[in-house]
Amino acid sequence: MAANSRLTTAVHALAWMALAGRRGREVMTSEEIAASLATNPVIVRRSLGELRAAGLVASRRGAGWSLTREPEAISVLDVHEALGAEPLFALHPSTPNLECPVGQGIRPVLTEVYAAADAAVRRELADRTIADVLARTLASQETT
Amino acid sequence: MAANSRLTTAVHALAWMALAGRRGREVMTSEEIAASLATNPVIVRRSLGELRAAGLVASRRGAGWSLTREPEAISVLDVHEALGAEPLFALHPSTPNLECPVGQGIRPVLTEVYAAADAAVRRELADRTIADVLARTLASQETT
DNA sequence: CAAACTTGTAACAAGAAATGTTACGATCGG
DNA sequence: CCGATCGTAACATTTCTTGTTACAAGTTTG
Repeated sequence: MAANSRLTTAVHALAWMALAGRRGREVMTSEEIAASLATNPVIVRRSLGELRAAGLVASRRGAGWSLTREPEAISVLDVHEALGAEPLFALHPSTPNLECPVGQGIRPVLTEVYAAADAAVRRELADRTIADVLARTLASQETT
Repeated sequence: MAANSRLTTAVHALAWMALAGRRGREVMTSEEIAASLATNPVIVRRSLGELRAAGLVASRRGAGWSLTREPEAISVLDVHEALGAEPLFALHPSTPNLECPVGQGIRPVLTEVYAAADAAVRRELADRTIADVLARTLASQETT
C-alpha cells in the first residue's frame, strides 16, 4: 500500500467535480466525492486541501467544494505539483566517502540525471488536462 | 528516509567498480564498495544481488564482485530495471465506485497517462551509461 | 588441509510515508 | 438557532527503505 496513489485520487476527484459541474452541480461535498473514490471523506478533504492551496479548487465550511477553473485549464501536471511532487529518485541517504573520486564527484552528475527524468515526466503530465481525462473516461463507456 | 535512493546506491557502486576495473582491479569486495558509499556491506550485497539477477554483475562466495559488461554497455535504465522499477504512480488503493461514470472508466485512462510518464523516464535513463556517469564524475574533479 | 576471508541470507529494529478511521471545534446555509 | 460540512488533530495499520548483527556456505591462500 506504499505506492503513490495520491495523484489518482486527486485527478479522479477533479474529473468527477468537472462532470458534476457540467450537469449543473457546481458544489460537491467531500462525502459525495469520497463515494466515487470508495474511500473516506477525510482522505478527500486532505487531498483537495492541497489543491486548494495551489488555487485549483475552493471550499467553504458548511458548504462544499468547487473548481476555480475550467477543467480545460487544469493540467495533470498542475495537480502533480499541487500535491508536492516529490523527486522520483533520491541521492545517498548518508554522505558518500569524499576521499573516493566517485564519492566526491558523483552527486552533481546524478542530480542532473534525475532532474532530466523529472522534467520528462512533467512534459508528459503537462500535455493532459482534467477535461481530456474526463472526455476519454466517458468515451470509453459509450463504446461499451 | 523513505525516498528511493536505491538507484543512487547501485549506479555509484557500478561506477566505482568501473573505475577500479580501469585501474586493474577487476574484482572488489562488498566491503570496499560499501566504504565508498559510506554504508553497510550488506546493503551493497543486497543491491548488487539484484543487479546480478539481471546479469549486470557477477559474484563468487569468498571472492568478490565484478562487472560482466563494459561500463559503456550498462545504461542507467538497465540498472533501474534491474532494481525492479516500480511504477511512478499507482491507481486507486481500493476499487473505485463502478456505479459512477468516472469511477467506472477512469482507470484505463490513468493507466495510459502513467505509462506515458514511465516511458518518458525510461527514455531519459536509457541515454546515459555507467561510463558516462563515471566520465562526468571524474571530469568535475579535474576542473576543481 | 587449515585458517582467514567473503558471499548469501535471515532476522530484527528504527524511521518514514500512505491510507484509513474517529473525533471534535469552527463555520456556513436555511 | 440547528444541522450540515469543512479543517484538522490524533492514532492505528501497513509497507518500504535503510541499517545492523549473525551465521552457514563457499573460496582463497599459505
